[in-house]
Amino acid sequence: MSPTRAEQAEKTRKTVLETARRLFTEHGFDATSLQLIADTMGVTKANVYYYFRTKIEILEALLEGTVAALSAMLDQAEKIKGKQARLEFMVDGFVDHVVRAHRTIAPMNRADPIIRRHEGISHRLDELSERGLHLLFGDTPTLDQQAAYAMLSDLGPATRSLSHLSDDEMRAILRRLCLRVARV
Amino acid sequence: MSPTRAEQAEKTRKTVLETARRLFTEHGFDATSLQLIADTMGVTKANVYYYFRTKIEILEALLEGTVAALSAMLDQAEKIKGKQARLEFMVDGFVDHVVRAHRTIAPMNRADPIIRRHEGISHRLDELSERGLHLLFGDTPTLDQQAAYAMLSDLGPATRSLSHLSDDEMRAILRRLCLRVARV
DNA sequence: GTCTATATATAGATAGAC
DNA sequence: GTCTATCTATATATAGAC
Repeated sequence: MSPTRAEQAEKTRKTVLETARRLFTEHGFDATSLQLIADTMGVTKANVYYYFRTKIEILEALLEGTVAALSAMLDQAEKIKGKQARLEFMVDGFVDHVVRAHRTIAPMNRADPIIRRHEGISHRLDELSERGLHLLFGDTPTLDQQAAYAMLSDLGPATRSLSHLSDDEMRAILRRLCLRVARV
Repeated sequence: MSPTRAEQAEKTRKTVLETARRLFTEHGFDATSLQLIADTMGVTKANVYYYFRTKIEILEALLEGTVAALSAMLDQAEKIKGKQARLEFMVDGFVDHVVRAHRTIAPMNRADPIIRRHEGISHRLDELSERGLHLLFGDTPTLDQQAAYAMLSDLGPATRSLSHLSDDEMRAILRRLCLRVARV
């Protein structure tokens, strides 16, 4: 049974996203050409353009997924009423996100110029941040709490230093680190 | 008195570095063309090439300065024998670095692909990290200490969240945050 | 030391055949 | 749905005049 056209389309589209995700994270957005993406997955540039009209559309599609996942995590957190329980749940969420991101490699580095340059994406990430901050520290968080939250939600630096560990070891260490940061 | 050729050379060279520093941090290395650097400082591309043979040589020159400054800070720290005093000195050093970097804008983001791609620079930054880690936590730091150190030495995320504050306010908040992180 | 002009490569993106 | 061929813009970098 050869795949229908629709099936084939879905498959190729997915492959573009997976390949781009890997390459964007490895080389950065700007340094990743469509030629490289196409070559890596064994098709032509024109084929990639059949699925995404611009390069940035690929990035947007990828970030959509990331934002949705974190947003869902915050939805769950909102249902938890205990202060300490909610903190621990959110810490687990952030840790889990970064551990996954580090292996499967998701592009969501707030420091990346391409992200800062992109108004739409920047805006959505800021909203997400705001929401998480209030969920964790209430309506009027102190400056110390704001700084702590920024660290919690961007564990990239710490994660890089632990890249030789297993996922579980990484999680345990990051968790302790986060709880210390949040004790404010 | 018109400047001598040597004076003029020094001045132009400096301007290239300053301009590039600003633009690299704002747009990222890859997204900053030599044309943009030249236009911004009001000279031609060819003139910039007279001082730096490649674009990456400009980045190297900039990072040289950053590494030297942090290295000097660690030299000072080494002379301090008290554990707590040394910790506080180093925290002040990191905080000061990132506060300055945030205003005058120094390009030293370990997460930036261009930095990871560049073997020479990566190596020097790793050495610096190693040295600081041992200075702070002794010869055999635990994994928790390693993760804490990574956070201390990359305060970018927290700094971005405080960008609306004055330097002094920023310093005070980051300092408290760091001391909490280091209490391990 | 700075300029104009140019070489060369590669980027993002499109047209049209199969 | 995927390809070949091509357009257009811009990148890094160099040659040679002033």
